[in-house]
Amino acid sequence: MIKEGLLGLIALQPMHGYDLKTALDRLFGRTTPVNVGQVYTAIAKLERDGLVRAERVARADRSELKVFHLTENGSAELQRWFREPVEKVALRDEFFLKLTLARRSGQADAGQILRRQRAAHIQTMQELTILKSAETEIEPEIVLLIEGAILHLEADLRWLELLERRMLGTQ
Amino acid sequence: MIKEGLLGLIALQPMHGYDLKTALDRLFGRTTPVNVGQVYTAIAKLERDGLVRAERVARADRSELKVFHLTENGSAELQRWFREPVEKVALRDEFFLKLTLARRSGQADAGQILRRQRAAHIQTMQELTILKSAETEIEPEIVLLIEGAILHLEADLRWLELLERRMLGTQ
DNA sequence: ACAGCCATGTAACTTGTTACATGATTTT
DNA sequence: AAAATCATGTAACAAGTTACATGGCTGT
Repeated sequence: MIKEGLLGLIALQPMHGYDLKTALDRLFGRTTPVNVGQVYTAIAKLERDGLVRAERVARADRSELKVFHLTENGSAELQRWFREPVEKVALRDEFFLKLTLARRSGQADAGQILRRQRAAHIQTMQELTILKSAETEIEPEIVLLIEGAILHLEADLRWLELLERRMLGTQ
Repeated sequence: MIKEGLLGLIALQPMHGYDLKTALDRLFGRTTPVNVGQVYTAIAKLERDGLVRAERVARADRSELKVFHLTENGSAELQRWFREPVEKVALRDEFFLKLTLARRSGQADAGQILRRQRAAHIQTMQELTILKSAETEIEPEIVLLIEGAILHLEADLRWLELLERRMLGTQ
């Protein structure tokens, strides 16, 4: 995901590594900043794969910046990424695994695990709601990101209810 | 997640690597089987960290099995995993990134990206619904896993509507 | 005889994480 | 003078993917 983000940012405008890091963080509302190192390693891979090319640009003081721009292949790869939908349905859920194993092993109280998960979700939702109204801190677009997270948490809460009724109800 | 699953399975009963692989696959309904190799490397790490211990067990034919059982530390680690809720809110969504970059760069039609994602989700939901009714293929518990995935997809569809109205509506 | 499962791994690679190193410039 | 930011990285590690290697046993 980082690599594609970098490609997209470079498509907006050629940039150097540090710029890319801050731009990417801004895109995500600076709530979960990327490690700088990861940006440099990701760009290195993009360069290795011929998707971006570096240009050394001199600055006023005689230092240099490595400014990256897209190659043809990079542009094509970005287009491919834009075209294909995001795939995220893995039928391998950690909470389901935890609940099932707790129930079968009897090593932990499945009901308690479920209630703790619900409490954690509710708290996260409250934190997100607070973050959402901190309008001075975040750009307006980030509100949409937060609302997405809230919608997903709500869905997970509904699922927890289902699990409670159908997995723990008839015990 | 694999490591914790293995710990939990070993807590049910000491098992060897191949057994663990098939048991883990059964837990997830054999829809997304784990690669065997990953199971062996994961167990190797659990053993290295002193969470499981191997015991060589002779079989009828003079071959041997490596049967793993939990150590004290392994049991404690499993308890810790049972206790702590699953954390999964990263405010870094790939679709949001894609849509934002498409819109800003003008290199792709954001509306089309959104419609494609919606279509993909709807198709996945249909596939999941079919899978859910294939009762001979799957264990009843797996239905819950599938319904969870459907709930999450529904939430994502609602979010897509939000994005359409609020990010693309006023263009 | 051959396919397929049982059983245990190794190798190469991708993505992501945290922490550290180094030096210049800018702000407080 | 010290702290923060700009700028470019390296190292070590974790988790997961796909593919391959090797050998025995089992069912058709």
